[in-house]
Amino acid sequence: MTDIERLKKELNPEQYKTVTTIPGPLLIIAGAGSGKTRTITYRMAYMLNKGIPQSSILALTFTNKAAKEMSERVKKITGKKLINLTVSTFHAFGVKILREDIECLGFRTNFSIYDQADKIALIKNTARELKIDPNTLDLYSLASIFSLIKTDIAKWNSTTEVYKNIYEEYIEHLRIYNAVDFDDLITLPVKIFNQYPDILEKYRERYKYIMVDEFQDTSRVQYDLVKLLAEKSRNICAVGDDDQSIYSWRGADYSNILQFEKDFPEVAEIKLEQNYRSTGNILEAANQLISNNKNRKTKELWTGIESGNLIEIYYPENEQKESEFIADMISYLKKKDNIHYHDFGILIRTNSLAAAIEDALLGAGIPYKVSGGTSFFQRQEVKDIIAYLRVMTNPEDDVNLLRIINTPRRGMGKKSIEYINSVAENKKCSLFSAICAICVAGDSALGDKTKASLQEFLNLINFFKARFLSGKNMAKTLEEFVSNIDYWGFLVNEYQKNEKLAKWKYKNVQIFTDLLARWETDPDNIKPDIYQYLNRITIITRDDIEDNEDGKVNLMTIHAAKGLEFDIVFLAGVEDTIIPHARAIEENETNIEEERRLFYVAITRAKNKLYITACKQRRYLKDTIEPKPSRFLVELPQSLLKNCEEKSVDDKEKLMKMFEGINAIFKK
DNA sequence: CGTCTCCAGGTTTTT
DNA sequence: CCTGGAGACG
Repeated sequence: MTDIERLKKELNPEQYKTVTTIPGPLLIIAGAGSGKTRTITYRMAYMLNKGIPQSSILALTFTNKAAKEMSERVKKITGKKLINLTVSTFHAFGVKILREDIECLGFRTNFSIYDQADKIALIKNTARELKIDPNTLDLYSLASIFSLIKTDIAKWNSTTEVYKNIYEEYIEHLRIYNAVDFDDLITLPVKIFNQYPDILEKYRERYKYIMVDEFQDTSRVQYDLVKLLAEKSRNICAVGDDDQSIYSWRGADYSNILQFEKDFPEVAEIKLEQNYRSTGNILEAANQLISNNKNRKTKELWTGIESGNLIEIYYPENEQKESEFIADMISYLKKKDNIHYHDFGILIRTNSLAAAIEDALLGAGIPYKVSGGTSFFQRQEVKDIIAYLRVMTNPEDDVNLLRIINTPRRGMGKKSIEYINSVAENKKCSLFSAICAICVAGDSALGDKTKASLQEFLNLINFFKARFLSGKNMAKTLEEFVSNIDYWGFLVNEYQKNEKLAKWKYKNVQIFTDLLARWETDPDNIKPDIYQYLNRITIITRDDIEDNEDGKVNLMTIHAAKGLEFDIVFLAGVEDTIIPHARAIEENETNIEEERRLFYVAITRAKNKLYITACKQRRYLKDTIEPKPSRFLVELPQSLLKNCEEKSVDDKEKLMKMFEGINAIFKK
């Protein structure tokens, strides 16, 4: 059978067309469960088989997980080694460009990347320097204003204007610290491309075929980046679904789809509307729900799969009962239908809902994994260690230096730090240089003890710096380093009343070391160095490091579940104020459509069975609230729902369990 | 001057 | 519930 024949057999006509439409711009509107990933991986394989070199292909995805999955699938289909194929997230791609070409903007290639926490810390320090009391500022919203400004989504207005000087100072600090924030990972490459046509040309020559997945979630700047690259070759394939746009709060703008049609008028458009994932009932409910959104490209998903089960809705007393219900139901279904743990997905709107559910799963002895939440690399203990590495690789990095200057405690209090700061300001140099200067000059403003302590700190950094930069045995070096600073002793001391916590934190540090070891010995890793590693880990989330551990129930936010599917899905906390989220609506009434899309994404993750729970009572911070069931429940076709009283379920379940017990006895 | 202890306040989603 | 800041001790 020829390749073409095989493709025709394995794909539906639209998918086939998608795979084989190679030169020129292509827009694919791919509904939930329409075999999107499969189709685009086939498309890449098809390109490779046609003789397009790996190095000419750039595939941009939304998460590292998706990137990994995509390249693995392509590898499997083609059976080729994929050394030169670029499949990455926008941010990782941005890092790649900056590592190569950031110098033209006045940064050095050993730049640090600041995540949200670093960014907030920097804004705070900046405000302090400007003699503005950080306590009077909402740093969190300031951070988001800065993002909007930087990515050109918003302009300064009468309310935000007052922060302009902090913003400008913030930008200046980044430059001085040789650091970039997440937004820079996209905006700086665009800046380079606009200012240096020869560099742009280089990338255009390199990446002649571009694919963008989750196109509805690209931001304006991300689109600009892609457009700049693709304008000449015009071989660009964008795949998206406006109904699944759930990241507008992060600058995603699904009107990019319209813009794309304008910028590439010769575009071919294909709609993938057959759903291969969900039962008829689930799909119908999803279709019905999303039809309430006014702002969408019309599209009707259909499925050949039978109607299947009704969607079951439960109203537990409180979040504890809810969690127990989920745990019990999982145990029950696992036994009854022999469903694997990894075929269950528990989806939640906010991370805070995870705690109660984790408790119940733990109590029931159900193995689970949580994705999302604070990334492993954002945990303080891990960040501490990373901060040391950052300072060693980039001494200008004041934010990270401040993080470690007194961690573990070495007698550097507020006063000493203030003094170092003043020296740095006078000399117009980094804190690190200021410390060097103080030590060399034998500065008398500080006590001998403090000075000795600073000197020791410098020695420590310099000693290990050389070893890390050599790029050899980094994990081993790190292990030594951690024991050298006696981080364990530090933790024990910090958490005297909670030894368990200290142990857990230390464990994370060890895991971090192990990860480094694994990374540096990975044969696929051509040239491992500490810079690369540091860049990598700031733009990675926790799921990316956990291998696909099978045999575990998946607990995650709806956002994190995008692109995934589960046999059985539990949707917990389906209450007004949670989904739709009170804050989202508060912010802007029109956000309701995005909340609805979020709910839509959640529903369409389910293949066979969907359980929805809405608590009658819920603890929120200190008090107990009585939420109403989500308004979205009313939008679902009532004929597809089965409203279940929690009590009767409990009883039913107990009965079932009893039956099983009896059966088991008989079988013996 | 640094560290420890206690108390108030705060969380939507994430690269 | 956990973090971070302000005030008391050593």
